[in-house]
Amino acid sequence: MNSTSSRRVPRLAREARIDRILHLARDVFCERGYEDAAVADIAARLGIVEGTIYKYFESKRELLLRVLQHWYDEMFGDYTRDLEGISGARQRVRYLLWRHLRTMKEHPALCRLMFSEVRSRPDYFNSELHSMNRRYTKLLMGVVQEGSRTGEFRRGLSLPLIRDLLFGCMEHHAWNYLYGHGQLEPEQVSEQLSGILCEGIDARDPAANAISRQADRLAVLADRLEGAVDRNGKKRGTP
Amino acid sequence: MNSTSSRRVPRLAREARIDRILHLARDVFCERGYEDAAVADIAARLGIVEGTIYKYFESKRELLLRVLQHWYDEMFGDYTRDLEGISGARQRVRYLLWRHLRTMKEHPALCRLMFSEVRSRPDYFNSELHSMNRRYTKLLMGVVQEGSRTGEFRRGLSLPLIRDLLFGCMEHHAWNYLYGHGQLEPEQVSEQLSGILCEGIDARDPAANAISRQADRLAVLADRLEGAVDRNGKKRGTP
Amino acid sequence: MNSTSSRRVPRLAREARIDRILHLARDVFCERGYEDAAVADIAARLGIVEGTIYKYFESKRELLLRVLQHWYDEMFGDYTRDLEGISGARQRVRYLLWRHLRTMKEHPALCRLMFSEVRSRPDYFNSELHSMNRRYTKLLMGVVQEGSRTGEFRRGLSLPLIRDLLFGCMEHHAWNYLYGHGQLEPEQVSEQLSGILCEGIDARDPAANAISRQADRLAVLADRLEGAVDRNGKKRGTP
Amino acid sequence: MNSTSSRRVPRLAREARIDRILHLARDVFCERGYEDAAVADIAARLGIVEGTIYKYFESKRELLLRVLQHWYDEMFGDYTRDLEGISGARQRVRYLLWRHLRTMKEHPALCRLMFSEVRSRPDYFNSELHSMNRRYTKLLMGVVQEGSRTGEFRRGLSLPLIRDLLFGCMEHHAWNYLYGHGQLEPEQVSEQLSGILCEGIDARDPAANAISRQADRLAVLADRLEGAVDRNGKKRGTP
DNA sequence: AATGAATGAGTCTTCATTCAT
DNA sequence: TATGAATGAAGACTCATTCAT
Repeated sequence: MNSTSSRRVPRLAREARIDRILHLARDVFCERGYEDAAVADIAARLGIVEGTIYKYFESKRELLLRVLQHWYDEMFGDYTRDLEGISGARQRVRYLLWRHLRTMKEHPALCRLMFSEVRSRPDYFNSELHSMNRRYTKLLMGVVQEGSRTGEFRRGLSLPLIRDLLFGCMEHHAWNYLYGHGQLEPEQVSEQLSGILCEGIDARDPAANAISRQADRLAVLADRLEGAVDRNGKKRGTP
Repeated sequence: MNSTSSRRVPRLAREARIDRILHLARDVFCERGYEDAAVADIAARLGIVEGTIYKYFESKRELLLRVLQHWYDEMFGDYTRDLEGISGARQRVRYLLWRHLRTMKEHPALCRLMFSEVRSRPDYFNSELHSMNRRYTKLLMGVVQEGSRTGEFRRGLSLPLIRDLLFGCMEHHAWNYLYGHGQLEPEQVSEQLSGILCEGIDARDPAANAISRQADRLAVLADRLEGAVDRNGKKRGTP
Repeated sequence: MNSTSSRRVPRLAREARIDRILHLARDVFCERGYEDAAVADIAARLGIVEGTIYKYFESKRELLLRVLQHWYDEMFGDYTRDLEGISGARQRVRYLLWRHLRTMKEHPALCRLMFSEVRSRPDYFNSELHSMNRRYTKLLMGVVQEGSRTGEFRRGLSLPLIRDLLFGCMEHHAWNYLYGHGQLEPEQVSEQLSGILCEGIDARDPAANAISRQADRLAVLADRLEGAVDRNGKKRGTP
Repeated sequence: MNSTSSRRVPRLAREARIDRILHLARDVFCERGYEDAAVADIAARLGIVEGTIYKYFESKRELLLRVLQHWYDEMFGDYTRDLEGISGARQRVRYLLWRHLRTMKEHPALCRLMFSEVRSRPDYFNSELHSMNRRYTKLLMGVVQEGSRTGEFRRGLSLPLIRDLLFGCMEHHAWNYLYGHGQLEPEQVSEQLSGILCEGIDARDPAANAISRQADRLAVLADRLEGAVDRNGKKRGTP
């Protein structure tokens, strides 16, 4: 009993301490950036000594990576569940874009760390964070693929290219917000972007002239209906 | 004549010196990256002293920026002329994408400098390099706009979004080549990307688009009709 | 006992280290002057690395200031006690002058640091050293003030001016010793200076001086009385 | 003729150029201090090249010294003549003190250069500037000596000590004005200082005390008289 | 498990001064 | 006489990381 509890307690203490370090390290990294954040700063904020941090993390860089992993973990949660409530591949794509943009808007400092400090260093590839990122982007690719399978999107699409297109576009778009003084409007951008994307990859056969004629009939019909509805409303409302 | 030219020598010498510094600095930066390239390394390769470099460049960072400007200058040349030989907005877009991708393929180290060291630092905005980059991306936006004007592309497109989409996509796509061990195939990617883009923004298929738009109108009308019916029912039911 | 002391060791070690740095830094500064003393020199003499010094002192300049503070602390000790053994304000003044001159004679290098490197830099004002210096000069001003109170010195003296006079004179006098090749004789100078201070250089004997001053007052009073009489006469004459 | 003029013109040009350099160098030194003033700054302001300055001055330091010599030359002019118009050794002393204080008040930057950069460096002794300074302080010593000879001041005074006392006092007094934010009042200080110098601070003199008491009685009397006269005048004037 | 003292490598930048033209 | 290109030495400071206690 004694040995068991004495083994467990430190365990918990260890994880609690790691959590605490991750938490405050995140604050410091966000406030000052990676380079300008000294390990001593983080230790000071924790009320401990630099050496102690190295008991839990191999290096400053590992700490940064773990901080960002922690953040990814937090975010992932609801994605899958949320998607279940949305029908239609296009709507799902739009939702995922919107979520991504919103995240960048809410966590600019963490995104800056990700973009400037992590992603462009050679150790990023083969890192756990890279895997997480791949899982994350696969969510969206999965939706596109599913859309492709159900016939809502074309077949034979290059999923990686679409991933690059969407995430690249969002990142480029957010750049001015993250590093300059620009604004970021998740709703508008996700709408426009998914619009451009889908109108391009939409599977509806473009060559159907017969449909075109039907479209014309529908247009006429729509016009008449519109007129009818309008007149109807006015006459009843006037007297 | 002799005396005239001998007066000019220092002027030429100065610019020649600057050119030479830019040239070798570029090599060193590309080989070792910005941080790991010591100013002393560059000077040593030139066979001069560090101090001399500071006669021509304010700081190591200014040197980096100037190296990249120099590179931009080199690249710009033929774009406009080449475009004149290509007809059709879509072909022109595809060409510009291909050029951009090819440049990244040919100059990965310079691109890494641009992406990792320059673009995410606060001094980039309001730098000459930033202006050059804007001029560069405007080339492509101009082509799209022109296509929009001639009816080849839709009207009312968000040019900035399309810019972000194209350059963001290409950059994301090149990432694995620049920082990992991936390949980069300018021909394929430019083809696919312009395909996705155009099928999305391409105005040639009035039929499907028209149906789509009319369907949207009908949906709205249906909503209104439904509402009217409901209200009608309620009113009649009330008395 | 052992464990207790072993816990205290770091604390003692820290202060011992600081003391040791201050000690050797003082030597190096004195030998080579502030500018010519490299932090690396000091570290080398301590058998440690430059970085270690920066664990204890913010900057080279702070180190200099602390060295001089340390010196001030050493000096202050006996002043007050010694003064108690001396009766008479004039004798006390003479003693303090002598002490000051003797200190300059014994520590010319530290005085040079004080005069050349510290006192004329903007960060001196509002430094701890400045406060210490003020406390130090106040000792002498206190003696003069006390003499003024007991009637040994005049009333209404400008204490700051006397401070400037005494310390300024001693410093100027020591200049040639500190920066040239002159001699410095604390006994003679303190005697002469306190003499001039107390009695002035006027040829009239001191008693006559006092009378002279009173005569001046009387003259002023006479003027005022004269004026009063005149005004009195005019007013009466007007109507 | 030709040879003569060709010799003279450059001569004049040379001196004019030297004057111009001295003039602008003075400005730059005053604005930025010696260390922070780069030779390039001075050259730039002159519209010439650094190298040219070295055609006229051995070193930056010589330039500084020459600037200050130039200033001394300007100041010396009127002293002797002005003194002739003042009678009495004490008044002359007071005048010289006042002039010195006024000069410090008017040229704080040049004084700072003198005090901080020049006087405490080993090359100052044996410099021309040092000689000029000695000539300058001898003016005052001469006045004291003359006063001593005519019986206005005591005999057997230590002239160097009095020099140190007066200049040291003035310098110390001006310190807060030169390096801090204090004020400097030449009139008051010269008056007080010459007073203390001549009469000392000693109060011992029983006879004077008796007179002092009488003076106090007279003062009270004068006050009462003045008050009476004033009231008298007002009352008569009112109706 | 925590301390905290020590390490030690690494680099940009400045500027008075020289000298060939 | 002036240019202006080149020199070259010199040094404070930071901080991630280690290790004995």
